Order: sequence, then structure tokens, then C-alpha cells
Amino acid sequence: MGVRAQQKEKTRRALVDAAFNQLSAERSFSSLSLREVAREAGIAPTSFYRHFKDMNELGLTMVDEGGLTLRQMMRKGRQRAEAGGSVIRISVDTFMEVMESNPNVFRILLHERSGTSAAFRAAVEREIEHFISELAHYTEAHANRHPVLARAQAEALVTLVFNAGASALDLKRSDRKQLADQLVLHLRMVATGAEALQQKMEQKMGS
Amino acid sequence: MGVRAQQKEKTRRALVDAAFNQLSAERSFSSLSLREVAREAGIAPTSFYRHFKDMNELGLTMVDEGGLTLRQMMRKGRQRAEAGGSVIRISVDTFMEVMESNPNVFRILLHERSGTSAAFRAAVEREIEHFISELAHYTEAHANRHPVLARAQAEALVTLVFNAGASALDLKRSDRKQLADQLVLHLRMVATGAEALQQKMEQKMGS
DNA sequence: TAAATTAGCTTACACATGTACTCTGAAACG
DNA sequence: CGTTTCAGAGTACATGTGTAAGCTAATTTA
Repeated sequence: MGVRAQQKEKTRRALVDAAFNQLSAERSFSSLSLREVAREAGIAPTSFYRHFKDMNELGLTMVDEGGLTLRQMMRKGRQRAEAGGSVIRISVDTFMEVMESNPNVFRILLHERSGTSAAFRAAVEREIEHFISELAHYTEAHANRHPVLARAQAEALVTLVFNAGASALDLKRSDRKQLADQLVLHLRMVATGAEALQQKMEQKMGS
Repeated sequence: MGVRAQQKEKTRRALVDAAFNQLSAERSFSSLSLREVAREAGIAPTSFYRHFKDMNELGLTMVDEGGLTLRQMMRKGRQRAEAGGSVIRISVDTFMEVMESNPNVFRILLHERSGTSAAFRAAVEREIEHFISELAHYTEAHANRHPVLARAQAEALVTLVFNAGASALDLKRSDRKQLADQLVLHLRMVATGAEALQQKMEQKMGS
């Protein structure tokens, strides 16, 4: 890659990072202005357009990076689960850990999921759908769960996890620990319920 | 009440209604400007201050009204449940129905729940907390559930319901019906799981 | 090496915003 | 009836915004 393209990539990165850095509990992506981001990245406002058509395009790029983080998280969780132990506990711990070291990545995902831009919502939903189907597949295989139930179970689990994540983002560490324990109980309820419903179903089919 | 106070109340109402009416899938409260709201209400921008200190105060008023709607919904649900039938089904149907006739009330609750204003988040959370404790109490009494489990069950149920609500808001009627069925299954999983966990718990205590 | 490309800058403009200040007419009060 | 109160309007201003147009200097290309 030429010197020129290299510098361009660097500036683009600076823009994305600037945007991520401006996110916080009291600052959402949609409240950022093009000029603010450019300022933080150290370039002139009008130079922004050399990299993105508008703020929307920047945002979608950020959501994509969020999807990447999500997939890395899944991989990490699977690896840990292979070593044995409670899958639920491991998943929750992994989630909290990854979230803690990438708070702003989760901020944009969790916030824009219920945001006002249809494009954003769709992009986030697509990433979460990955998550769900992967989890459903896993449950189907490892717990021998009926596909329909596995899907529903995965949906419920993911909803609970992401919701807890949204709450956890703004908590201090000790409260977060408590919230994680709460979440584990919620997830156990769903998993146990799915198991029970499946047995009931099989009884009916057998009789 | 004097003519004067009456007129003032009317204008105040016009402001609140104007704000509610401007909400939509692509327009959140925080994206509304004071001037827009005043315009829609038919008063001069500067007259806004005769009624609210700032937009924040208007928003909190709207959240309070949302809480009212929530409590009316609970009452309606309880009434219907008394007549018998699946509590879960009745609750979901009631929720969807009330939401459908007050979409913008739910919009502000669901959106500002994960919004950027701490005051808003706290206000919404307070209303939802009502919901949870009421539901926990109900389950404790009617299903004879252990308090800790009842609480956790209620938390999970409410999370799932509100999350489904957020998704349902922007769907057409047929898709909403499907989402409601999905939600019912999720809730059944939680309820069944809570029941099973309780039995397991009681066995342990008994041995 | 000469020509073409382009990332980033400067300047400029039209527009929307929140709100301070002042005025007015009608209702409320004594 | 005379005085006070006050909801609402009008004017004005400082500030932030997105983005169009054109320039420059350095890299890339032929």
C-alpha cells in the first residue's frame, strides 16, 4: 500500500476512533455532530467527506465493528466452554468481560438497536440475529433440543443478556457483579423451562 | 378554576400533545427542539417557558404520563385475568392492545429507558420497577412462589415483554401477532423454569 | 520528468437553535 | 374601579450546524 493510501487509512481510523471516544452514558452517536468528530480527529470539518458520505455512513461502519467484537466474543466463549463448567456462567462472565473492555462498542449497539434510524436498527438486528442462530444451533446440538424450542430459547436468552448488558454499562463494578448473578438466574430459568417444555412435548408425542 | 388558569392548562396540554405527536419511529424525544414543539402547539417559542423550565421538564412530564398508562394497563390485565384463562396470554394481549392505542407513550418509555439522560432513565426505571414488584407479588401469592424466585421471574418476564414491545412498535399488525405468539412462548419458558427450579429447591430443603 | 490525482485546508453561507429582554392586553384582586 | 399579575408575542443575538467552492502541496502515474 502506497504512502498516500496508508495516510488516508490512518485518518479514517482517527475518525472512527474519535467517534467511539465521544460516546458515553450521556452522549449517543446520534447526538454527535460531524464537526465535533472532525475536530476530535484533528481534521477540518470538510475533510470528513473524503472518508464518509455523511455521519450515517460513519455510524454504520461503527456498527459493523461492533458485529466483529460480538463474533470474537462468541469465539472466546466457546473456547472457554470447551474446558468444561457451567455454560451459562461462562457465557455471562465472558459477556461482561468483553463489554467492560469495549464499553463504547456496546453502547452503539445497545442504543442504536432501539434508535431512530431504520438502517441502524436493521444493521444491529442483523448482528444480533447471528448471535441468536449460532446459540440456537449450539443448544440444538449439545442439549438435543427440538429446533423450534432451541430457537425460542436462544431468543429469550439473548434478549435477557443484551438487556442486562445495557443496564450494566453504567454501573460500578460491584453492582455489575450482582447484576451478573441476577442474569445467571434468569438464564437458568429459561434453560430449565425449555428443558421442561421439551419433556412435556415428548411425552405428548409418545402417548 | 378561573378562566385564566383554564386557558393556561389548555396550552400546557397542547405542548405535551404536540410533543407526543411528533414522536415516531424515526423521531425520538431528544431530537425534538423546543421551537418545533412550540410551533406545533401554536405558541411562540419564548412562551414555552411559561409552562416548562426546559425540554427536559416536558420530557419528564411525558414519562410520568407513561407511568400512568402502565398502571392503567396493569389494572385492565388483572381484571381480565380474574375472569379466568391463561394469565400469560391475557397479559400479552393486553400489553399489545394498550401499546397499539398509545404507541407514542410507549415510544418515549422504551427509548428513554436506554437514553442519554440519567434523569430520564431513572424516571422510566422507577415506573418499570413498579411493574416488576407488582408482578412478583402476584406470582408469590397465586403460584405460591418463593419470594426470591418470584422476584427473579418477574424481572425476566418484564424484560422480555418490554423488549418485545420495542420491536412490536414498528411492525405491521400481522407481524405483531406473530411476535406476540413468540413472546408467549418465551414467557412460558420462564414460568415453567421458575416452577421447576422451585421444586428442585424444595426437594433439597426437604432432604 | 511532466501531468494527473487527491487528502486536507480555508473561506463562506444559509439556516436552526436556545433564550434574554421588553411589551401588551386581559384576567384577578382589593 | 384602580392596581397588580401574568400568558403570550415580538425582536434580537450569539452560537453551532452541514456543506458548497476553490486552492495547495504532495503522491502517483505514465
